[in-house]
This record gives sequence, C-alpha cells and structure tokens, in this order.
Amino acid sequence: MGDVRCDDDDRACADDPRVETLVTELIGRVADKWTMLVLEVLDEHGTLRFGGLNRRVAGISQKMLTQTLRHMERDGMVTRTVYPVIPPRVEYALTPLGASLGEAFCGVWIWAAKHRERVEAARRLFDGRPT
Amino acid sequence: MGDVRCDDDDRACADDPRVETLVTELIGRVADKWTMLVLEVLDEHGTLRFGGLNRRVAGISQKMLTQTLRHMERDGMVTRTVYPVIPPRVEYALTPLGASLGEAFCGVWIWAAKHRERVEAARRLFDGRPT
DNA sequence: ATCGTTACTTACCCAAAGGTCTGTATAAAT
DNA sequence: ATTTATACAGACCTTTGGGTAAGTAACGAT
Repeated sequence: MGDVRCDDDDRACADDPRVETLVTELIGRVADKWTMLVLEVLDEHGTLRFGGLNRRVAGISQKMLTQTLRHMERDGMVTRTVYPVIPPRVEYALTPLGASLGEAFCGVWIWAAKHRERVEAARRLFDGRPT
Repeated sequence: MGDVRCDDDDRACADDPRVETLVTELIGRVADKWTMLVLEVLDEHGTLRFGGLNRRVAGISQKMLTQTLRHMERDGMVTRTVYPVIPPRVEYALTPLGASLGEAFCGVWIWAAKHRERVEAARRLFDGRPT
C-alpha cells in the first residue's frame, strides 16, 4: 500500500529537478496562505477590483494583498487591468493558468474535507487528550 | 472559462468553515515545504531511518527534520518506530493517511510539470527580461 | 479650500521561521 | 581511555513574514 505513486497524467511525479524546484516554489511562495484565498475569491466572483478583494479576502492587509497580487500577476495567474480614471480603478481576474492551479489544488481541498476527522483524531491521540 | 469550479468527488470545495480551517492549516503547517519533501522521499523509499531521511531530503536541517517528523506523526501521516538499541535506531514510514495526502498533492506536481514553461515565460515577460 | 475616494508605496516594527552549534546517552570498537 | 555512531533537545542568532500607519496623486463634490 506504499508503492502507489501518482501516474495519472504523464511522467509528472518523476525526478525532474526543474519540476521539483517549481513545486518547492509553489509550496513556499505561489501557493502560500494568501495566494490560495485570493485565488478562491477570484474564482468565485470573476473580475474584482482591489477594494472588493480586500473586503472579501477576510483578514488580509492592504500590503499583503498588493504583494500577493503582484506575485500572481508575475506568475501569469491573474490579469491586472488599469483604467486611467480618477479615482483609480484597477480590475483583477484569473487567467486560465490561474484557474487551472485552483483546480489542481482542489485535490488537497477534497482530501482535507474527506480526512478531517481522521487527522483531528490522530492529533487528540498524540496529544494524549481524552477521547 | 472562469466558472469552472472543482466538483470532482463530492461537495468538497464548498463553504464548510471547518474544511476551510483545515485547509488553511494544511497549507500553513501540515503541507508546508519540508512536509511535502519528506512525504515524497518516504513514498519513494518506504521505510527510512532518521539519518537516511536527513541525507535524502536535500537541504533540510536536523532541527527541521525532527520538527517536521513530529508534526507528521501527530497528524497521523507517519509511524515512528524506536528500537531500543545502541546506537539508537528509529524508523519512519508513511501511514495510509500520509500516502493519500501525497496522492492529493500529486495534482499540484502534475500541474507544475505541465505548466512550468508557461509560468517561467510569464515571469520573464513580467520582469522585462529578453525572450 | 478642503475632503473624500482609490490604489497603491514606503518606512517602521514585531513575531515567527529556521539555521547553526553544542550537549546527551550508551555501548562497541580502537 | 578515547573515539565513533545515532537520534535527538535546547540555546542562540539571523532572516523573513507580515501588520500598522503614513504619504501620494488627482479630481469631483461640498
């Protein structure tokens, strides 16, 4: 039961060091806490302005929202459309690439939903708390 | 092209706050950088000792390996088997739960393999570097 | 003339992550 | 007697993440 690797699509899980590098980056930067939440909100609402995102992402600071959006833009996950009006109007939307990352991460969401009880039980056991 | 949510399995991606909490924890703690790398190595090699893991995980410090293994053990991802011999011998192996998380994250690996070029191209474009 | 609005940028600061180094136990090998 | 091997734990210190707050620009409304 340990040998079951993941070979659904292609040779993806292989030992390509460049893929490994990207995955490490994904875990560490692209797919950090805020990125995932922004991605989820954009996936739900389609196009949103800065303020709208700030209101919906729940707990994010202006600074982190800006930073996160810049990273996502750099990685080709979102488009940033500036309308030269006053007061400024900037719209953000997911690219197909961004949407596909969301779908990829959906597997983790499903896992979390499916195994939540089990993880919490394991923690209680480990911590020696009563059942 | 923006409405495509992820409804592969069940109502997983829904708005259950407990799931959201767990996912946030997953991204932030359970499924952090080192956890994923340890998980991958254990999935490849089956059972490994502390030293073997330390040698194979590439760049991890002793402290972080210990910490990561403790967290994974607490979450029910790995088993820790101590043999009371001198010098000490401790073996680590994935549980079925741990293996299933690896499979869930495999979607991200596949995504990374499939879209690596695209992400790197987007970055070059954003950074204004030559093609 | 001043205020409000929007989307930032920048400076400052604190807490957490994480690396390095040292200590520990114990028996077998030299 | 000293060294070696193993799997840690703990102290110390640097780096990074991330929050707060203030500043900016430019125009319409009061």
